[in-house]
Amino acid sequence: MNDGLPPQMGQSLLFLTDEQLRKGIEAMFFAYRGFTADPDRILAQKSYGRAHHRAIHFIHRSPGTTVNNLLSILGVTKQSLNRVLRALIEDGLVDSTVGQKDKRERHLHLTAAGAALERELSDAQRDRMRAAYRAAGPAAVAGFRQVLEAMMDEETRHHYEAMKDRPE
Amino acid sequence: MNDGLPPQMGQSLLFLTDEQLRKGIEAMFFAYRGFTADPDRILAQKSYGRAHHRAIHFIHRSPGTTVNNLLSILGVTKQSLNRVLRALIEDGLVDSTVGQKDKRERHLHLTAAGAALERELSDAQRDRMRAAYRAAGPAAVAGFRQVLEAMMDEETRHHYEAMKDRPE
DNA sequence: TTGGAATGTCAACAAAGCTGACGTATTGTA
DNA sequence: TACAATACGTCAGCTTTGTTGACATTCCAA
Repeated sequence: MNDGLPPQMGQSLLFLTDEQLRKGIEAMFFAYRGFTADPDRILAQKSYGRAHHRAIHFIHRSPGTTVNNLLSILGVTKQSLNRVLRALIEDGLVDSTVGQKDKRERHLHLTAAGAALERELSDAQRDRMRAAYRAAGPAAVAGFRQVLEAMMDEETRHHYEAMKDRPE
Repeated sequence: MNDGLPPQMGQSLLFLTDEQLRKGIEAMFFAYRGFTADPDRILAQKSYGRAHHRAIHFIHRSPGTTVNNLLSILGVTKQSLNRVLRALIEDGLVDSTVGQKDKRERHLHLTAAGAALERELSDAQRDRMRAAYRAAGPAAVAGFRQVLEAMMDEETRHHYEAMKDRPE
C-alpha cells in the first residue's frame, strides 16, 4: 500500500506508515495477552479475576488509599469495585478502616495474606516483564515506556505519573 | 527497596530493578486503556464490543480466513466467537462462504459495510498510535515493538509473525 | 464405510463491567 | 443549626464476553 509520503521522507517517517501502525496495534493486542497470562493462571486457581488483581496491585502500591481514589485510578464504577473489594475483605486479604480525619472515608490496606498473594502475582508478572526487558535491552525499554506513556489518556497519565516515583 | 545487585551493575541493569519492572507493568495497564478507548466509543454507539472489533480486524487482515484459524488467533472458544460472528453476519458486515476445497470450512470476508466499519475503527486507533509514535520518535518505536514481541507467548508470537509482512 | 475433523447450535453459567435508586453516616456550609 | 454535598455501601437488573458440556451435521480420508 502506498503511504503517500514523498520518497525522501520514506526512511525517517517509515515508522508512521499505516503498515507500521497496524503492526504496533497487533503487537499491543498480542503482548497484552502475554502480559496477563501468568497472573490469570494463578488467579483462576483461587477463583479470583483480573479485577481482584488490579485492586490488590494498587492497594499495595498506595497503602491506605481511599475507595474513591482507587475508583478513579481503576476507572470503573463503585458498584463494580465494591463487588471485588467485598470479596477481598471477606476473604481477609484487605483491611478497610474508617478514616480518622474524615470518618466517611475507608482506608484500604493489604493484610499479610493479601500481601502474600500480591507478591505471588507480581512475581509472576515481573518474571515475564524482566525476561522481555532483558531480551530487548535498556534502550528498547526506554522506548517502550515512552510510547506507552504517549498512548495514555491525559487523565490516566496523571494517575500514572502521580505514583511514578513513590518509594516502597 | 534493595534490588540485590552489586553496585557496579547498578547502572547497566537499572532497567531490571523491581521498581522499573513495576513501572512497566503499570504503563502497560494504563496504556492499554488508552489503546482501546477510541474504538470502544465508536463500538458502543453501534452496540458492538471489543470482541466484534477483533473479529473485524483479523478478517480484514486475512481475508478468506477460516473460523478455526480466527479461533486460534483470537484465543477464544468457538462458542464465544460464533456469537460474535453470527451478529456480524446477520448485520451484513461479514460474509461467510463455504470452502471450495474443503466444504466444511467457512471462509470469512468483510462486506462493503464491514470494511467501512473496519476503516472507521482502525482510523481511530491508528490516530492515537500515530500520535504516540510521533511523540516518541523512531528509536522509541523500535524499542516499543521489541519489548512487546518479547512479552508474547511463544505460540502467540507465531501468529503475530505469520501475519507480519503480508502486503495489503 | 466408518471414524474423526470442522462447524454450528442449545443450554447454562460466571466474571466484570454498566445504570439507576436508595440508605446511612459524616462533613461542610449557608 | 438546618441543609446540601460527599463517601461509601447495597439492591436490582442488564450487557458483553468469556467458559463447559452435550449433541447434530457435514464431509474428508483411511
